[in-house]
Amino acid sequence: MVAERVRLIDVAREAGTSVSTVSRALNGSDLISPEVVAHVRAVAGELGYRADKRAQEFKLGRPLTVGVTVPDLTNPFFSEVLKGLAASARAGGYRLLIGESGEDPAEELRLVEELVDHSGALVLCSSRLTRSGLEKALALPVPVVCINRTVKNAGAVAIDYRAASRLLLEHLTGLGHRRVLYVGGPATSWSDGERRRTLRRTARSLDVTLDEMDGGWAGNHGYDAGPTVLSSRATAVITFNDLVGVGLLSWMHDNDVDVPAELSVASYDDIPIAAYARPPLTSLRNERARLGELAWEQLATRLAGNDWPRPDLLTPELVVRASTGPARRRARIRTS
Amino acid sequence: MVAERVRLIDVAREAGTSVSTVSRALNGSDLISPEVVAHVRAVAGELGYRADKRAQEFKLGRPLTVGVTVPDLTNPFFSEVLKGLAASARAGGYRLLIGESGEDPAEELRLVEELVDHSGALVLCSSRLTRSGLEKALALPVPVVCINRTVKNAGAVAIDYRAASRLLLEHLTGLGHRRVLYVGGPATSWSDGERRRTLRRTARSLDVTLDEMDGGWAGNHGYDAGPTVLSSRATAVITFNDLVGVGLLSWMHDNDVDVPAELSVASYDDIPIAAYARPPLTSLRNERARLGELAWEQLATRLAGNDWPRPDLLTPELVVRASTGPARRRARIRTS
DNA sequence: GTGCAGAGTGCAAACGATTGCAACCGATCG
DNA sequence: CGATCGGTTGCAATCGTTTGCACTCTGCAC
Repeated sequence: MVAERVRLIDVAREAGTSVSTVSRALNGSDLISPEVVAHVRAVAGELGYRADKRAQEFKLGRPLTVGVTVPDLTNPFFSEVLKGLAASARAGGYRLLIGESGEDPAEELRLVEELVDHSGALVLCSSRLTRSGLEKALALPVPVVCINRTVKNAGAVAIDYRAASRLLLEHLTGLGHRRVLYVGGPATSWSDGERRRTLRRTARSLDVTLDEMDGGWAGNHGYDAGPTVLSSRATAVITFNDLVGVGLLSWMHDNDVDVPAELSVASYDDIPIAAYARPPLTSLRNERARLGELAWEQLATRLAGNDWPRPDLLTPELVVRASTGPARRRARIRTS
Repeated sequence: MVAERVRLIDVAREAGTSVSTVSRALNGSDLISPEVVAHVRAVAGELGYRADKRAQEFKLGRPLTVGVTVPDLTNPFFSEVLKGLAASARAGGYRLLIGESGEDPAEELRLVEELVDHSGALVLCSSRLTRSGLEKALALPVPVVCINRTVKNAGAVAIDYRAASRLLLEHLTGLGHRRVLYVGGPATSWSDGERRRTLRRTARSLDVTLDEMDGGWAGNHGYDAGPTVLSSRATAVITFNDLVGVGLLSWMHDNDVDVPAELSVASYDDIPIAAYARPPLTSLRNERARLGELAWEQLATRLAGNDWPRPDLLTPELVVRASTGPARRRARIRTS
């Protein structure tokens, strides 16, 4: 079934004209007679001509492809960012070359180096790159946008974690919680750092005691954190993301801990599954697809030859569900 | 920060040799002296030369890119297929150009036509194309592999739904269920058709009454199906996929229906969240990443000039969790 | 009838890399 | 000492497309 490619020259021969004429006819140049255009178009259609985009991009010198890296394709947060980015880029005539780093900084750097050879621009989504790796990436001869990682001399789109953390903590203090535990994410994650930083700062200003522990990004990290969480003195827990949150809820369920009566759980991201957890998880909704769209807008501005726009900050919205409730009055009696 | 590209000729000039020599040195040809290779490599490194892959692919004439379509990037099933595919393709020196059709056959066709111009091969993941659309795609001048949709004259990798449906139904009949309701997926989905077909056939052989209703692919579709499911006479439900299953469980929880005492729920796919639903969802585990890998293997065989290998069929494995249990003895008393 | 404008067309040179072929080198052999 | 040979290197063609420029041709004005 694999047919031979039809080239411009084949169309020209068949139409009895030159390649330049065919090219112009197909690309809609104005200095060419309408009849010829019609004829060439007809012949091209008949022969099933499709321009060799590789030759085209090569000749034109400007790649119509955007390279994107994400830490983990299976994380709904990233999928949705990609969704928004893909749609916008496509509307702008660009395509997406997607690479997954597997949460590994070294692998991400390799990926970046490879993608850049094929792309006219890069989008690093929640980059796990080290400081020096990031500098290397920014020194590449293409524009780079970072999603969820602010950086100089590049495009930047991020979630406003300062506002996010404030929303979460104010909600919890409003319910009477004075001691909160944060179950962290991957150490290489910039956004985990931001969550911690802003939580600490806000906790101080709200007179809340903030404990922290290390965690991860997936359901099992939350499940495994169960015992430690239960033995802590906190009455409320904030998890790095919903996957971790749902995993934690699941452990609590298996161990007969009543959420939210005994412990409140809240999280970042509000992925669809958060609403279907039992109890449904209180979480911070962010417009992830919008994040991708904004990244594209920044890139488009830059590709048009302008300077980088100011970083975009997206303010999340707290979705209160049944996993958070009033703080229990007395210290927990049960032991793990 | 956007530097000027260094070309082969720049390296040649700097190294005091010709472009051919540089090319050969960099590509490891054997008819060139080791000292020159070392020197050229050094100069290239110094200048920060990176080959223009567009020019390279153009010249070599064989695209090193695989175009992939998926109905929905945010569905974990597809993300994991992509993960496996991306890893294998990358190992084989190929990159992935990914497009999302949004579950829309017309959009998928547009996507395919666009991707093919940039790719040397196509992978259609759970294609929603119409019969004629699919024929159009297969007529394109590149090899095509279909994941989860069998087709002639193309590569094919799919899940063995016959075995899958049998595992599910045998599990349920083993628990005493004689009447089962299937909550279906998108009408455009080939795999929904397969699930229905094999369920019907197996139900007949096991003497089980199978009811069917239309559903969808996401959590809300399952949640919305709640009332209809409850009012049916079935003692067990099989849902199109886990997202639908989790949504349904969630409705049951909200409406105080005890799963599995009053109703058993089982599903296809076993995405990670299935284990964290309450009750954890009985589901059919399939090696999704393997699906992607096998698709690549088929493609690699074909790209190497051989015929298409036989279609690969992946047999799933039933993971029994707490959402399925013995059928209740008496008819349901409660009304919706 | 010659000149000239302007529209329409074709020729040929790019883009950056790879690669067949010819040219060159010093050394070895007859 | 010249021919030959193996090992290196450079020249130039090539991939499919776009596009600047030169050219042809028609029609109109003088």
